[in-house]
Amino acid sequence: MSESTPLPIRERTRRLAQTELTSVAQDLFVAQGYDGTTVDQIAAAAGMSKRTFFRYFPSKDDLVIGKYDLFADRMAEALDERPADEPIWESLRRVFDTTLDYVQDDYQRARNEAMDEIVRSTPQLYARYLEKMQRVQQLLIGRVAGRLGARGDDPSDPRPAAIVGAAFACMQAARQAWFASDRSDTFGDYLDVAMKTIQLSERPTA
Amino acid sequence: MSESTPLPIRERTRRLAQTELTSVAQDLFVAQGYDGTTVDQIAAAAGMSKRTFFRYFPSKDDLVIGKYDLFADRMAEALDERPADEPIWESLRRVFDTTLDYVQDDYQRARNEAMDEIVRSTPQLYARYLEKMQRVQQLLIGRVAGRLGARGDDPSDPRPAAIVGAAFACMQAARQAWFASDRSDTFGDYLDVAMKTIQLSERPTA
DNA sequence: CCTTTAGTGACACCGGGTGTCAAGTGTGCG
DNA sequence: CGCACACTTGACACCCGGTGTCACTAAAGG
Repeated sequence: MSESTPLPIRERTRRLAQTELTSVAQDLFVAQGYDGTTVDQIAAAAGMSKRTFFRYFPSKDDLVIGKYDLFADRMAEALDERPADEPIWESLRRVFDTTLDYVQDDYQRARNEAMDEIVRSTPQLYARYLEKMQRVQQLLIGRVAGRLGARGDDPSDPRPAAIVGAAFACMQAARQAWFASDRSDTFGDYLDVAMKTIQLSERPTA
Repeated sequence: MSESTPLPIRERTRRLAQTELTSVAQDLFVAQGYDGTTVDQIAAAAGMSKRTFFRYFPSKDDLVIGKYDLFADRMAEALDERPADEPIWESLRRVFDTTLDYVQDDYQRARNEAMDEIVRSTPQLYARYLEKMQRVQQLLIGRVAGRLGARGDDPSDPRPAAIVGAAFACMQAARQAWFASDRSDTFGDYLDVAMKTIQLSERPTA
């Protein structure tokens, strides 16, 4: 019983070290750019060796885009919580609201936007970001397939992937448009516009 | 006039060297995997040094995914050739037919499929593939925006990106489904199914 | 107090990628 | 013919991201 927190004790310091590294790295990235910053510099700035850095992050990339892994589970949960009889397109729109909370988080919003800018302007990171999003989609595709009826879980049915992919395309489009806008409208507004330009066909029922 | 081919002379040997490298590399990749094959091995197998390899390809990745650059221009041209009054969704569907010709190309089809498999199974390459596709989409988005009327070229209008992104999502979905299928239907059939599940809203005309 | 165990740093190493330089291979021109 | 020039190549050294190894330290636990 005395060992009610056998893992947290070590795990918590681990998290602290990770956030510390992330914080230090962000400053260096905005000052020197992503490619212009070496792992040695980040590690040194955090008072540790390169080798130790790689014990906290599997790669330099993961320090930046690792946080997107949380999205996957959060979105999957959010989708599960939608009523089963709700139109899929509407459910997906609501799932994206989960993202908005993250954007809304204000005391770190400037920092997050700076990191997003780095991801967008660094091809290598952007590529990995897209791949992560693709993985998130995979999680949702399975659930959407379940709602599509009997043929749903057939991997050779392209419809679930098409629907989820289209929804993410709308999110991506809204994201890009919102960044290019004067921010007088909310991201949610852009998301609505984007997703309203697309409709799902009446299900062939067959 | 006698110098009617001043650049081709060198450029042609360059192309030859590139295709030779690509061919050799493909064999090594299928035998040892992508990560298990070093640039030194590829270069040696083609009878050159590592340094020379990087004069023909900017990176190891580009040897594999470089060919996708051709897609961008081909698709853009294909879209330009569609009648201006054709529904955009239909135009995009026809543009994807351009891809089919490539798949149809038979005397190298097995080889191409093997490379596609490598791209799909190597996260690093898959990420770069997605990024390339994103760039292709950018080319098409501009053109689609032009067709959408006055607000079309406004970068803060998410609709063009949403439409193009959705179309590519369908292509991706069809691709994945077709690979998982028994190939009794054509890829075009899957593309039709995927794209028919999605409709564009009536333009708000505003 | 002593043993075990996790975390760490130092070091060597690998592979992708680049800069540099010197040697080779033409190609044109005097 | 021979020289000069541009271009290509190979060899070498180097940087950086990432990994395996090992010895050290410090805390947990008997």
